[in-house]
Amino acid sequence: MKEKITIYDIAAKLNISAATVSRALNGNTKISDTTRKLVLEAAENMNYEQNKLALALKSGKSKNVGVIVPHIDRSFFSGVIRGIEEELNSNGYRVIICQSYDTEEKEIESINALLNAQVDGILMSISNLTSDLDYILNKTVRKGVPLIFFDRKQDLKGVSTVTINDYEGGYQSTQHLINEGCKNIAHLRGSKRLEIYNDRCKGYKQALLDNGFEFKEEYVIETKSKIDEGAEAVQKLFKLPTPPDAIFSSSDFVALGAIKELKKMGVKVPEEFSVVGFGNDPFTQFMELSISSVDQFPTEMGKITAKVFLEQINSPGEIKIEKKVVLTPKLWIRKSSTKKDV
Amino acid sequence: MKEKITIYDIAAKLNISAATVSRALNGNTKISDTTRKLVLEAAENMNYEQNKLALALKSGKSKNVGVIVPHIDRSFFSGVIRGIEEELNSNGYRVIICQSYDTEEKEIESINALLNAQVDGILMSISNLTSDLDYILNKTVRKGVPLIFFDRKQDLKGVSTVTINDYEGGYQSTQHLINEGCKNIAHLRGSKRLEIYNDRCKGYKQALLDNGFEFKEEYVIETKSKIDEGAEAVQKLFKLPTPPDAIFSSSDFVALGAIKELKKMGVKVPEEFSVVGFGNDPFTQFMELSISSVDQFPTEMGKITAKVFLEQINSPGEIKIEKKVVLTPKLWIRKSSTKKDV
DNA sequence: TTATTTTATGCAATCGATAACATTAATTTT
DNA sequence: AAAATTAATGTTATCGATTGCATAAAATAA
Repeated sequence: MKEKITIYDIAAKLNISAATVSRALNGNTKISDTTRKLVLEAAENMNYEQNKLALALKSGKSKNVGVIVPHIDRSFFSGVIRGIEEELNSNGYRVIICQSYDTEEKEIESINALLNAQVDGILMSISNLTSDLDYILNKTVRKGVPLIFFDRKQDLKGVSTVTINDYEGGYQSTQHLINEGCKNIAHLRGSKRLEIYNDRCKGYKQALLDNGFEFKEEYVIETKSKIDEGAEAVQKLFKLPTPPDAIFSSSDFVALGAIKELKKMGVKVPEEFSVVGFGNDPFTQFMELSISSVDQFPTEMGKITAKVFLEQINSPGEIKIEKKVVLTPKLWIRKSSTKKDV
Repeated sequence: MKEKITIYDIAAKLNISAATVSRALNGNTKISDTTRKLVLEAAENMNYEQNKLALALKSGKSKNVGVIVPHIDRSFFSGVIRGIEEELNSNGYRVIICQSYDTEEKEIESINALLNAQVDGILMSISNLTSDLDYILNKTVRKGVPLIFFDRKQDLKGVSTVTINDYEGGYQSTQHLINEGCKNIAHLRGSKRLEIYNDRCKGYKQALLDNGFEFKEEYVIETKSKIDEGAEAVQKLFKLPTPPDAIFSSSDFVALGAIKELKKMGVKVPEEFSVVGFGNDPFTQFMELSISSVDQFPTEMGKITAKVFLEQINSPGEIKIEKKVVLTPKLWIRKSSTKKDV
């Protein structure tokens, strides 16, 4: 009742060799129709199921792909994973999940574990504390294991990346706020160690400059994407000689915290103050005061990341040129930044 | 540069047998300190890394666990997965994710794929279309692969389950609404095929009866946990001769849809109408009109599910008695159901 | 000093599937 | 009908690690 059927069992039953069974099951042409039928029938009857582990060991391909994200229970990342899973599953790959908790230690631990498990590739969003990328490279790309970054990338030789155009997202958001008539736009940014936040900030700055606005250092505050920090940032901003009248936040959560604080302070959003977030987290549209936000299309990003991986793994030859896919973000304009009715 | 180091490479270098290398690496006692040191040193120098695939094939344990959820990008499920991952990772297991999309077809496909991949166990929340549970049982438990249901369970011989007390959640929510002075409480429930929704409904009914209220069939509407259905349900309810003055919803999304519709209709929440949701989705607390909701503690549920699995897999002997863990839910009382200020 | 036990190591099989090579049987060519 | 192909199947090694059994060497007992 418990024993598992192998090709040897089938071979024994039919008095043929395991090799023949294997050939029959794999549609090899060098086999007679008679035996093929016999084998297929026996396999069916005996409930044979291929042991992928044995296949993996033999072929050197586990058909498993590792995915590392800071936290899986963040809507953006779970959306990406959804996309990855959808795309890879239909291509015969399984997805192994690891969380880095935004620490380099866990990240390296995960990479090692995944490599030991012989994954065929690693798709990841780096933690904002990652410093030793060379270590990761040595373990993966240089040993022939495809590595692909999504969203939180870093430009490395041999590493393909899939991101959205964060610069564009920052630019658009800021331009939108300017169009709405805002005069003093602050920016709540994320860690300086991550490209995505640097790019969003650059977009913000350029939009200001292109419109003849001044870029003020004191209007840019670094946060860790927590709600509370949005509130704190607002406090800080309102202590300035000229408080801003708008915020472009690199995080929806921070935007939310800011809005709550503004409300508490009696500042009316969007009449007196406009806010735009980033990420298009589901909650942004649920609020009565819905929050404008930049959509990063997580599921699409996941699918494309998976596709880039598949392309890479299926490309013959050794010379793999890294691919840099940049998706276009979309700003959803909602109530939090619209003085006139939408 | 690309070749992977095996114990044979180490053995060759040291002029000893692979068996000895294996013993040295595994801390076997039957080995001299000299050779052990030599091996460990060589392994270090040569950057040896164990191939878990080979180990898995040999031992019959892949150290991989499959997790099947309807959708990974739903906050409840991603929370559970987070908990599972945390608990299992620190025990040397990897987590393979599959989505059933709430279809039986995908569910069965996933189970087969996971079993082929030789996972050591399967943790799942069944889809609301699952009918052929016997098929699943035959593939797993009866062949010795532990199967554990979390949240969306079904009582089966040999299958452990981890759930919250849905009855209690339904009872508490309804009692709370009664305490708030609501007289006609409707219930927006989920699929009748899932125990969780039946239990929540039972709790709702019992609370009504215990308080001398009448249970009315027409006050119970089945939904699929979509926002729109909350709005539709409200429409229906207000066409009744006696429209309700409160809703206990089995889903936060449906509750949200209901609240939005009520607002559109000019019904004041919570003054004239109270709403309680289920799931404690993050957005419920972000809303200006925060939504009361029942917390299912997803991460804890995930951790406990993982623990139950570990217990089971580590328990010696064949007789595995199924374990039924029931967590206690917590009703977070927020604005949507509080007439007096909180 | 010889017999016995202990310690350290090697040999070979195993997990399940695949594939290069070898071999037999069947078919075609001349 | 003999020679040359071709088709179908078997043999065996392999992927990398573990382990029961055998064996040689060293240590202890008699």
